[in-house]
Amino acid sequence: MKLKELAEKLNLSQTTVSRALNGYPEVNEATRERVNKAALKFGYSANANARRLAMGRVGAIGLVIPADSSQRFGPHTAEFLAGLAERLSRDEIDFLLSPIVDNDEISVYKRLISSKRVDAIIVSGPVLVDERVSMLIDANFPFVLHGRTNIDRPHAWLDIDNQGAFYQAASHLLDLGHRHIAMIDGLRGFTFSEHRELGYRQALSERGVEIDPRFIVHDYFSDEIGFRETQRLLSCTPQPTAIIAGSMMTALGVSRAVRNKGYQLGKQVSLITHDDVFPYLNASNMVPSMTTTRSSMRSAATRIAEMLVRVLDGEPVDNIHELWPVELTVRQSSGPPISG
Amino acid sequence: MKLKELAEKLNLSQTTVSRALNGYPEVNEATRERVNKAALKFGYSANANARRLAMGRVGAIGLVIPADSSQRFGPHTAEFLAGLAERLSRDEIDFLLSPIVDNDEISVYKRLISSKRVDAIIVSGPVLVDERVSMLIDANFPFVLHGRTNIDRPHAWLDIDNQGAFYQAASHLLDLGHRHIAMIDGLRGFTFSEHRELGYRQALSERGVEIDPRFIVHDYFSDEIGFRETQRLLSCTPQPTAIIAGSMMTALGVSRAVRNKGYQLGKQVSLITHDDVFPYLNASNMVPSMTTTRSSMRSAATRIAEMLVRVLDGEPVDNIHELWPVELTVRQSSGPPISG
DNA sequence: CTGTTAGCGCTTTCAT
DNA sequence: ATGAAAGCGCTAACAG
Repeated sequence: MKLKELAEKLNLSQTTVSRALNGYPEVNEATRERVNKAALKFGYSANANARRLAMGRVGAIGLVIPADSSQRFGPHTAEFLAGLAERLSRDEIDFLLSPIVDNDEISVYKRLISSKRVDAIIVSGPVLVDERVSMLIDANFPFVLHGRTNIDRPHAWLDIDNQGAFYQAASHLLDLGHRHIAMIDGLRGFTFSEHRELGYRQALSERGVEIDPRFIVHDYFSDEIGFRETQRLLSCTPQPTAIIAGSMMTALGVSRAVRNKGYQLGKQVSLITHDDVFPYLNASNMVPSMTTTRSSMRSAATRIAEMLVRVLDGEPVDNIHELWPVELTVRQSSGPPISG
Repeated sequence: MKLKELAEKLNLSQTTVSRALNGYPEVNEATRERVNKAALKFGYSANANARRLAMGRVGAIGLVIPADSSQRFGPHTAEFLAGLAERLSRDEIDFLLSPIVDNDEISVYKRLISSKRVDAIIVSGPVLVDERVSMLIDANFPFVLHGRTNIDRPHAWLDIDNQGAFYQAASHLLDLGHRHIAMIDGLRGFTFSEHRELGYRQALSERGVEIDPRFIVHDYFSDEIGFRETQRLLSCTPQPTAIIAGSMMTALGVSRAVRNKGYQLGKQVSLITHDDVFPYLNASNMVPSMTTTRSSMRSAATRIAEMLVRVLDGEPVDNIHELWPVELTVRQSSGPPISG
């Protein structure tokens, strides 16, 4: 069923039917009602492509995702998508996931823009100087960045205080008396990862604690890495008495390695985890319950979606940025150091 | 930059330029090269909406996802999307995630179809008699079902042998001598969940083991449910000596509850988990390593994407269905029962 | 091999 | 308050 047919059935012009359907004010209310009823009855719904071609607006936002089986597409991404969906569905905005082809990420963004398939883009996982961001600014294409990058031109972003998170975690451990503290975080190069390391270093430096490079790990977020690296760390001399884990997945591996060695969390080894709030994996339910720095991926995504709508409504982007604090929740997995 | 302008710059007709760009054979190779170079130079890329409007084909497939903060959008979905991306990127097919609005799932599907935004749809999480499937068949719209439903009309699907999985798991436990076996699986109503219960019941019945309804749990896949339900189960009389968990998340909770009670996995309580293969959470790395029924969500998705391409190429759907076996891998978390 | 000419289905001036 | 007609940017017959 197309507009023309619907119009014929109603003995109206396409124009009027279109206007009625799209809520234009100049339509007689009686007519509008008649049209709406008919549309419903015949299951009419506008051809999105024609509509967009005519309007130049799309009703979808784009998201570029890794296509390989890398670990970059994990539970974090899932939470993120869920958060976006939650907000965007209100405005009937869909999202288009474009896999990266040929490992050429930037050109996927370019195609996405020039092919006019999306009204705006969400950029995730920025690195310190992110060329995607400068490209999008150059192209004057609407976007919101999830995270931060060192590019000093106005753009919309939302980030959590990663530096503060690890600073708090490390400081808490230092307060407890720990002097050998390790961190196992995400891949190097990503802003969040660098910021976290910064926070960690800052806390240690402030107390005059020397930084042992063997105690700083950057890798994928996974159970396995957490396990392996913890085993390695626990065979170092001196041994770390505390570990900060960058994700819940990592933390699961850390816990396992600690248990495996006959140690207890919160005793021989303290553990603080950054928790992105997974509905299916809850830090407070663990045994022992886990001390965390906590920040919800899902809420961040929902908020980002909101910011995106504002950007699309033409609000100037220099006002659109938020830095979310991260809250340290002390539970049982962290305690004063005891000699192993 | 639009086609017309590009054509003018080249002193060619739009048609020729279009043909050159789209790889039509009748174009002179020299011309084609000239066109391609110019396109690259000016950063031309066709307006997708115009293209689709003209061709009636979209180059995108649709996926309907829950928009609420339900647990339905979890790590399984993430793996699934990653698998799709892997395959679809080869054909430059994007996917459109449409959140469910107003809890009216079926109308989201209808809109997706009539608005011509996607060429095909992937349907996930079928229930025993799934109205989405019958609707799509009625509408004659291309789709592939991930899972199965009791609708006896030809359609493409891929499912894993959920019944076999739980049958194998239960049989293995029975072989080991267990007589009190519990299962904690996904929500009731979903086909996979019902099939799994069927397999479980079948195995127990075959050995003349009575089925205790308290030992059958259906709920979300989460750490917390696993923990709570295991605590409940371990306070039953008689106690189950073995548990089959429907997902890794559940199993994490089960393990925790078992440890917490001073029991060991594979001793007082055996555990078999269905593992969808998460890159960040590996059954064989656990301590004790976990006995699993194993089936990769990601590979299934990749395969489904492939089937979808075949459907779109017009292959008759009655030939397009696959039932994947599920393989039991015995590791350390399952052993003969010992008295608690 | 290249060009001319119609559409694809909708929105939007501009009239009335 | 309604309609006629002109695009939106592209592809696909049909000619040559």
